[in-house]
Amino acid sequence: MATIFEVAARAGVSPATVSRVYNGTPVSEEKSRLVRQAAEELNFVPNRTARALRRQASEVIALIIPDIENPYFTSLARGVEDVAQAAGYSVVLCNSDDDPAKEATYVDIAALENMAGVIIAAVSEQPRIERMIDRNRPVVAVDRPIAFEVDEVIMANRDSGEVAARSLIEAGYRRIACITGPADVGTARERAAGWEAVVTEAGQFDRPEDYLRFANFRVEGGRETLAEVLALDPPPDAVVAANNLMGVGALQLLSERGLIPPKFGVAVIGELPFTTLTPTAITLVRLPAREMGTRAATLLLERINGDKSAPREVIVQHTVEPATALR
Amino acid sequence: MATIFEVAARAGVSPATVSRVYNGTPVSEEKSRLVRQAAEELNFVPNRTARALRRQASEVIALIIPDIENPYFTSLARGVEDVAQAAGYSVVLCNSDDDPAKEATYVDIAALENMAGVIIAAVSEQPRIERMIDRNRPVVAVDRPIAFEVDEVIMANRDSGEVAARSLIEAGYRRIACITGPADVGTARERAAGWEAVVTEAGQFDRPEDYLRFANFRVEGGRETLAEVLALDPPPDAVVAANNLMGVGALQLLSERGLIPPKFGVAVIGELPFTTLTPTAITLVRLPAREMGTRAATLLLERINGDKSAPREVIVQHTVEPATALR
DNA sequence: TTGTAGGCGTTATCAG
DNA sequence: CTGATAACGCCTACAA
Repeated sequence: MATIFEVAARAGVSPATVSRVYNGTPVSEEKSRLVRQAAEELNFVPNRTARALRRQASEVIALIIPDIENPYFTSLARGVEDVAQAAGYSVVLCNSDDDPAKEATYVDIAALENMAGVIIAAVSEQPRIERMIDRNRPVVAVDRPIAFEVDEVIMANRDSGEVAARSLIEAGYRRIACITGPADVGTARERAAGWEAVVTEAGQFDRPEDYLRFANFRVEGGRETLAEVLALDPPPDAVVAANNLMGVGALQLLSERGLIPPKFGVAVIGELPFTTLTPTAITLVRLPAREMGTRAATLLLERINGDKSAPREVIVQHTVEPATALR
Repeated sequence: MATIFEVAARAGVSPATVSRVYNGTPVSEEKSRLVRQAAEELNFVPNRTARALRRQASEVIALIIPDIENPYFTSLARGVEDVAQAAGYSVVLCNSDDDPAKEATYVDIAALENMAGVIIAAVSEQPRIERMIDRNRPVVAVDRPIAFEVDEVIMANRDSGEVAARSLIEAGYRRIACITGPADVGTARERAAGWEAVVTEAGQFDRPEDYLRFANFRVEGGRETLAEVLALDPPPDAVVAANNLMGVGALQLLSERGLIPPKFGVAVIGELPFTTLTPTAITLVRLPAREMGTRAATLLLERINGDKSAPREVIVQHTVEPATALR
C-alpha cells in the first residue's frame, strides 16, 4: 500500500527517481540502491492500476476461447499462461461459450480495461476486434484464422483430416464417415475437406457427402452425428472425428452399442487425456495445444513490445499415432 | 474513448453529473436523459481503469484453482463465471498448479490489481491471503476449507467417501482399497476417512491402512497408487478413487490389465465426462462442481456489496449413482 | 542524472 | 439536485 512518494521520502530522492528505478530508465547506482532498500522496507510494489491508467495499457492479456470445458483449450491456456507469467503478465481467461455476442463483449472488456493484448480462438470468422485494433493493441488469432491482418497460430487442418482418413484406410476400413464441427467454423470445414479428398480418391463412396456430418464441437455433437451416419445404408465401418470431444461422443456411443474399436474404426483429431483406450485400437492425430498457446503468447508479447513487422503465420505440426489393430 | 468531460460538454452538464448517472446517485430525470443521449452519441463507456484507481477496487474477481486442466475445476469456473458476468464482473482464472508459491503470487496480484475479491480452491491450508484481508477485500474458500474466517463452499467429503465404499460393498466386493490425494489436502484425507470407517466396520481388512494410498490428485497419481495396491497380497477386488482424475488413472490401468469393471469394482468421487463407461459398472459419487462455483460467486458478490455478517459455510450435496452390475 | 509538475479518467467531498 | 475541485498512484516531458 506504500506509494512512490513514501518510498521517495524514505530514500531521500524524488518520486520520479523511484519511478525510473522501476522502469529501466537510467538512475545512478547509488540512488538506485537507496530506492530499492526503501522499497524493500516499506514493502512497496507499484500499483498496477495507476500505472495502467497513466500508460494507457495494463499488464494483463486476455485469452478468449470458445469452450473452457474442452481440455484442448485449457491445455492451450496453460501454454499462454506459462509464457505470459514469465514475462510478468497476467492472463484473463474468457469463455465465449461458442457465442459471438459473448465473444464481442469480452473483446470490448479487454479494450475498456486497457489490456495489453488479446489472444483469441474465435467463434466468429469476423470477431469484433476493432475496438482493440483502433487502440493499436495487438491481437493474435490462435487455432482459428480470422478475417483480419493479425498474427496467426494455426494447424495444418486439411492435412490432419487427410492423415486421419488415410490411417483408417491403411488399417483396413472400407467405409469411413466423418463427423465434424459447425459448418461456419473453418477448422471444421478444412478437416472435413481433408477426409473427403482421401475417401474420394479411395473410391469408398458414390456420394461421400452423405457420410459427412456437421454439428457442434462437443460430446453430444459427436454422439448425435455418429448415430445419424450409423443409420445409413450401407453403414460406415469407421469414422473420423474432427475434434477431441466429438471423438469422445463417438466412442461413448460405440461402446454402448458394442462396437468398440477396432471392431469399428475410429480416428480422432486431438488428444483424449481422460479416456481409457487400447492405444493401438484408434488413430490419434495429436495436436500440440500447449505449444500453440506458447507460440501465440510469444507473438503477442513481441507485438506488445513494439514489433511492427508484417503479420506472421505460424503453422504448428500435428503428429500421427496410427491405429494398428485390425478388426 | 470519449471521456466523462466530453459527454458533460455535449449534454450541457458537469462531469460530476455524468458520473452520477453511471453510479445510481440521484439525478433529475431531465439531465439524466440528456446525459444518456450524449453518451450514446459519443459511444461513451466509463473507463474501468480510472474507476478502479479512484474507487480502489476494480470490477474483476480472481478465481484461483490448483489445476486448470481438471474438468472439475473448469466446471466450477463456469459456475463462477456465469454469476459474475451477470453482475457485471469479469473473472480472472488463475492456475496455481498445485504450487503454494504460485498461489501466493496470484493472491498478491489480485491485491495489487485492486481486484474486488478472490475465490480460492486452495493448495495450502494457510494460503497467504493477508494482502486481501488487510485491504478489506472479501475472500471465499471453495472446495477446500482454509485456516481463515471466511465464507466457505465445501462438500460433505467424509460422507462421499463412506457412500462410495458402501456402494461397492453392496455391489458385492470384498476387499476395497482407496486411492486419494495428497495427505496435506483436507479433502483427500476426509474422503479417505469415510472409506476407512466403512471398510473397518465391514471387517474387510486386518490393516486397512495398507490399502490406502496418497498421491497427487492427477491421472498418474491414480495409476501409480492403484498399481501399488494391486501388488499387495491379497490384492483388493475394488477401489475407491477420491477424485475424478485418479479415477481416470485407475480405469486406464485396469483396462490395460483386462480388469475392466465390473470385473474389478470402481467407485469414483467426481464426474467422468470424457470417459466411455458402461454406466452400471461403476459407482459415481457426483459432485456438483458448477453449483459450487455459482454458490461461491454469490457469496463473494454479497461481500463485495458490503455484507458484513459472520462467515458462512455452505455444504453442497453430492448425489450417488451406485454400481449395479455385479462381477 | 535528477527534480518539478501536469495529467491519465473517475469519483467523493463539500458548497450552493 | 448540481457543480467545482481535489484526490487515486503513477509516468513522462521539460527544465535544471
